[in-house]
Amino acid sequence: MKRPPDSREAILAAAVAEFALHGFRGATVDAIARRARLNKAMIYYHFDDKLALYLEILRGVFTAVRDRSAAIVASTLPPPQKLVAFIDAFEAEADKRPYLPRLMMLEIADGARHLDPPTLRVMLGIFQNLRAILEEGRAAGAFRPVNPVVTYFSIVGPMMFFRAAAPVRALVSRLDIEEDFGMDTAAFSKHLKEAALQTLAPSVGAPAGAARLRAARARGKRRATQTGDRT
Amino acid sequence: MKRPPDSREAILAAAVAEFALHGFRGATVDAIARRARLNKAMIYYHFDDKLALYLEILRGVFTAVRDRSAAIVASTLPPPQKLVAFIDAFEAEADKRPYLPRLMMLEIADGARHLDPPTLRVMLGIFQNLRAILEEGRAAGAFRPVNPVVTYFSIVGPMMFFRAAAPVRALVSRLDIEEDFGMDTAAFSKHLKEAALQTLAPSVGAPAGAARLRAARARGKRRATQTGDRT
DNA sequence: GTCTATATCGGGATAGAC
DNA sequence: GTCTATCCCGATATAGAC
Repeated sequence: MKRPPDSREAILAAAVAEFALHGFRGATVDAIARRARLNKAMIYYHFDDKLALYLEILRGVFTAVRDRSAAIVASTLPPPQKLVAFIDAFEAEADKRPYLPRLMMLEIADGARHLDPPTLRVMLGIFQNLRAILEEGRAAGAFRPVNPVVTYFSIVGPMMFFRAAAPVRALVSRLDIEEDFGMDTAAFSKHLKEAALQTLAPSVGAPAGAARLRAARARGKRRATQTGDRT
Repeated sequence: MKRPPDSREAILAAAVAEFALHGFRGATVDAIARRARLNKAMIYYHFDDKLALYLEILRGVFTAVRDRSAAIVASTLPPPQKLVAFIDAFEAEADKRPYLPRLMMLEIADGARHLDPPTLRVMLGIFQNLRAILEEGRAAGAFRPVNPVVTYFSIVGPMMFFRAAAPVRALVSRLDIEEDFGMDTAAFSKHLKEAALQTLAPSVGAPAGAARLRAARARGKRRATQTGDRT
């Protein structure tokens, strides 16, 4: 029941590493074969071509996130917990596979050029799960009404950016020893959840963001606009 | 004083377009030459190689953002206005050059492989300008103390992600006509500023995010953990 | 400064033996 | 299923005429 990993799985594992390191274009079939300790021809024996291999990997990654978030939606947790669990689940998958943030950003920045409809649907599913949480929370009075697309990007954007930028943070640290980018993901995660909950809080009592923004604008009018605000 | 754009500028303009569309690897020197209505050899006449051309463009882009944010730091606006102006300036540059978000994400996801130290320093400068605003605000009691790295990614992440993902949003919309991703950038920008100000607000009175998170956790403990929280 | 033609090579994909 | 050898195209970069 537990046969050792056959060549197909060896290829998948090697491909994951290479794609994560270099993106779809940057990764070479030769390098994947070398890493898998096989030869190129074996890759074409198991997969139609490079793109098919890539898609199989991407679909697997995002399917994991979608399924976990679907379980959270289906659970009986109260909405704020669901939101926290959603973030936890996404982050756990990203930390389990450090290539996830890079791949996601590369694909997004590439206009999803390589993504086929099934894979796109999986990604859409992740968003829909978040939206379900937001709607349930709104119906229960736990969240104020928000645009789910905005909320999705406000959560996923920092999550992916922070992780994918790890190498850059290291580079910059080496550049200027004074800078301290020794941020751990735990602190980042904590902030992300706090910020999300705070933004979603129904505006009772305290000045909400909108009010603060209005206040800021009013104060600003009394000042000169010497900062090149030419929008 | 205003001679018509010479071949060098034509190349730069064409290169910007091609790099934005395809990234560093994906863009070809042939395509750049074609778009500039010149031939390949001219590119190598003006620039050492493809990488030098790319770097010149990237440095220009980020320099614009850094200089505008530096002017904001130096202004006499109160800190909350400075923060709003910082976001406005970054967004204005990104909207003026739609390739900025894609290029930034591609480079980040690529581990800043092509970035030389001078360019990295420019990017670091943008961060330092934001940090200066946060520190001034904290000193003035307008902001609570926060980790500047976290704040930077929480602002820049969504900003870049949302814009870079525009083609993907369009693809998904076509996939499922029910979905409405017709978000305009203005609404997104408004949300981003509100969220940032809200997160930075000194915790007086109303339940801050941290308190809400603690409350959420406490409530969660009384529930079953049936959602795969294996972190 | 601007062009055409070409050297050169890396990398995706396949043929065909075992 | 696994291998070696090879085809072949696309892309960077250069040579050299005008």
